[in-house]
Amino acid sequence: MSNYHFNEIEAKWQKFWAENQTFKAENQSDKPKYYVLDMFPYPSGAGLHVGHPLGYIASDIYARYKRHQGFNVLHPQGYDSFGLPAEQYAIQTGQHPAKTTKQNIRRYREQLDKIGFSFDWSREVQTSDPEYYRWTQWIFIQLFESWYCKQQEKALPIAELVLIFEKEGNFDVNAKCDNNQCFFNAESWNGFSEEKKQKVLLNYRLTYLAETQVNWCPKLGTVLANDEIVNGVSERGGFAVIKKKMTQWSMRISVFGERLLSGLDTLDWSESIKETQRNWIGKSVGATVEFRLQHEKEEIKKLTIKAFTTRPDTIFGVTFLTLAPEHELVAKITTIPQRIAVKEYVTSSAKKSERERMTDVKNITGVFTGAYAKHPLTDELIPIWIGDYVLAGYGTGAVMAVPCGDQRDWDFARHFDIPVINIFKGVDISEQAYTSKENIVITNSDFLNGCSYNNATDKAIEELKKRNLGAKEINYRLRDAVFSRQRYWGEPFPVYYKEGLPQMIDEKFLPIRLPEIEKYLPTESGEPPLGRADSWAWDSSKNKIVSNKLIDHHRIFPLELNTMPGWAGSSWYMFRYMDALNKNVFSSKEAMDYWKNVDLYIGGSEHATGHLLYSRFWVKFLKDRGFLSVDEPFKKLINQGMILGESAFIHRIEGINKFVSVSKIGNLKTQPIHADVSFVNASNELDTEAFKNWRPEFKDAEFVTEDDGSFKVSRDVEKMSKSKYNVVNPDDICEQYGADTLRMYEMFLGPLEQAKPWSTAGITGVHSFLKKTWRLFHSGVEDSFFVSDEAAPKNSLKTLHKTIKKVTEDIENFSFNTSVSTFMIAVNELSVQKCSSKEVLTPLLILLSPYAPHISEELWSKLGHKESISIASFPKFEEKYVVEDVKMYPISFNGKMRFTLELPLEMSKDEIESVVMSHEKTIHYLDGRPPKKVIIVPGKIVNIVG
RNA sequence: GCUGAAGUGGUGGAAUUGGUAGACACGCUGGACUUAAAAUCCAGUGGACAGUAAUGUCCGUACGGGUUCAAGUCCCGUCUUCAGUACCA
Repeated sequence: MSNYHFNEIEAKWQKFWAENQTFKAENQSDKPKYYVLDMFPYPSGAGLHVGHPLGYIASDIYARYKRHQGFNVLHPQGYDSFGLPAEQYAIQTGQHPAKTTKQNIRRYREQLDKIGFSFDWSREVQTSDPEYYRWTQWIFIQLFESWYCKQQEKALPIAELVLIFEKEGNFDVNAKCDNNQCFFNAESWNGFSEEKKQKVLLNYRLTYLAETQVNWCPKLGTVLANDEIVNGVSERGGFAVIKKKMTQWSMRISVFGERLLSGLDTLDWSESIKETQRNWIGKSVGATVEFRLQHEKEEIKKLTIKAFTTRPDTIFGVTFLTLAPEHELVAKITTIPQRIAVKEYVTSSAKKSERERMTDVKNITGVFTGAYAKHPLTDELIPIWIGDYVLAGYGTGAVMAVPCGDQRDWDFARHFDIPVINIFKGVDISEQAYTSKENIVITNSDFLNGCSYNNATDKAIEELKKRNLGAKEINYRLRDAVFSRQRYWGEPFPVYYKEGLPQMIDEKFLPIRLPEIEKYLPTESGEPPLGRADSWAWDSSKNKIVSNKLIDHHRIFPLELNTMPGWAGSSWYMFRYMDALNKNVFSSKEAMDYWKNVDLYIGGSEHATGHLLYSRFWVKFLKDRGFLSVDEPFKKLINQGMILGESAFIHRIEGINKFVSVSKIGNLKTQPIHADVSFVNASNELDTEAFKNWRPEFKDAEFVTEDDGSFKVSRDVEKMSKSKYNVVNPDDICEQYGADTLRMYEMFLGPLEQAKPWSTAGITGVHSFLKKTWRLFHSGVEDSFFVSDEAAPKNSLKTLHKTIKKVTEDIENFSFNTSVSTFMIAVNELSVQKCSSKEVLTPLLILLSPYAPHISEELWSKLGHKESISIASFPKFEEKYVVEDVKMYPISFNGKMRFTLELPLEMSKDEIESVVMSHEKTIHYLDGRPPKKVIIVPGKIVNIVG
């Protein structure tokens, strides 16, 4: 007796794989390499639900497939273990995040192991492990020690920049750096104090400390990067975010804007993710225009307001300027009568949260500064306004307003009665602005009259350049990323402060470990949690961390109190896997030269502008500095769709502890309450006893049932989450049906990239397929293992090769759902054919093993193999077994007679010809005359035009 | 508002470059086995009409047009849904 005992089989083989290190990848091999990576999980306290493994199953199928094909496959896994939830939990319970993180990781590992992934766990990484984050800190130091040279389009060591400064000052340095730079020659550089030099260099470094407008989230007590804010609220928790000026570490990602943009063209990613990144980078080509100020004070007359525009062709349509309320010149230029109004406006817009600003979009607000600027080409005076439709963070924070050509300028002008000049010939702008660039003829514009958009743009820029009041400019939306977090559970910066200036700790003293603290909250004086650490100062003579009571500012200095953001550790982990145990470098050159970059990366699309952009940035930087040899981290990207939960709702009559089954609700006033989905079966019937025992308040609940006595709930699709009681644990599925069923069912659910609700309804179909497969290898009478050595009948070989072809194509296209169907068809056909031939069953088993590794491995060993099935080579499709019968359809009698011949793809040219010839007679018979012309479309359809 | 993706039975979803729409699975119906249930196996299952029946005819891929011998697939227009994004000058 030998039934399919999946639990035993799976436990047995998981143990075997672990003991034999079956999936350990070697860093040296004659085989070609292939690197399959999943986005590593954050180990949350809730554990895995059935949605998490979806991508891992897909990548595992692909990894196993590639191993069968003879590739040396790197398929590692690890944990992104720094993050907010562990810290929030620590605040509530006082438990050290390291402790809860460790527990969560153990639980994740147990759950992952049960699904039978072919991960190489010998390379596991954890971003919160000091042996890992020492290298995150090391990369930070390298960024600090680098600047970006525009000429070479490359990051270079800052020491080289210092040499240039010492020799010739900064006049000829073409660096990407902060805008408000002053120039100096070698002499003045050499005369600068050390402090001044460091301040100047901060403007060039790729990570720098600066006072900037940041997104401050008071509820989380930390600043956030732009990608961590969704719809004006924090991504985590959904709390309000306001703009605030703070001194923070920033990453000069903006200097890589162009390369991050052009690099996208080389990547095999979905168009939508590429488009999202393009929008995020937001390149726009235009010009800067400078407006001199007209003012009673001489010193202000010397100043200019710079505005960025994409429409230099409309320069003669400018009737006012608008500055962002935060613009630095606002206070200087405002005239005395306007002061109160301006001040009020500036403070009120500073108080607005991002959210309020966004909902206020339609309200036109602004105030006149009282000041005027001179038009650069006509010298006419134009009023300067401030308005919060102008963003401080984009362009120069100033807009040259052209009401006739921009809807927002038009609205603003109309609202405040500012004159409008129409510079478009034959266009009516009385109702709205004319924003198109196509087919326009410029008028009312002096030397631009009669020009098209292109012409006018070129001419206008030329003229501005001549007057030294403007130039062509490319502007990016991409901002430098704020890198400090006022949090505990993150990488400490390897930084201490000497006279207020940041100093790097020498890399040989890394890692700088997180200090112990008692409470995970900001200090009473508002410092980040690290301010609570008693020993958090750097003794520069002993090169170690000492008590901060000793700080003397001569040799014992305060350490940085902020920590790094979540994306620091995840921006480079794909390279650590290549050489995870290396103690000397973040990853050895040999390992990185061998594995290069990730061939296939699978993960959710929610990281489109965060992780996926930041890691591209770090890789480009590390490449520039010669630390690695590739330009992009992830060659191919697949975004698996989210698996949603099917929440169950039980309806309570308002005010009383009585529940109504769905069809009995009628006009009753009821309130839907989430019921745990584990109490509900596939036909939406609630286990009322289980529900009563769920919580004390339901103990005495009464139920109004259906006529048949059952109690039904309603269903709704929502995101899977603990709070919605719709979480399905993969462990339960493994227990009941086995990991192989879970794996195949998750794939069968639908296309990989599509979001879909989890429903256990169809799982029996997949499960019984596996049982059928098992039976195929067992004789009917005694039900014992049996395969024959006899040659396979032709029809079974045909079934096999059809399956090989389809499954191979499906894996290559990531259409895993259809290949499950293909397997089902194959097993049904072979059952009908009563095929027991080894010749067919062995290749079928190999074919199946990426999807259902445990059952395949068990049957494989029963066939007498000692080695794991994973080393068997993937069966190859053989054409000769799939030649189908040729079918022929008369299509229509429409003056001419046409026939369609269906021919198998695999037929050779000779065969096709013979088929066509053999069908000529039929054509002759129906048509009454021989065919005149034969059109052959190879492998597909043959049109015979008579 | 803009950008992107998509609309196919009762349900999830198949359908290479246009070529027998609805594969496969769930569900449902009927049958076999069983004292019975579960499990398992077998058959049927888009709709309408005709026929005792085998079968045949017509209609069907959001809606309206178009191209083609042939359209779920290509083109134009409309509607709907989902996702992303949001004053970007």
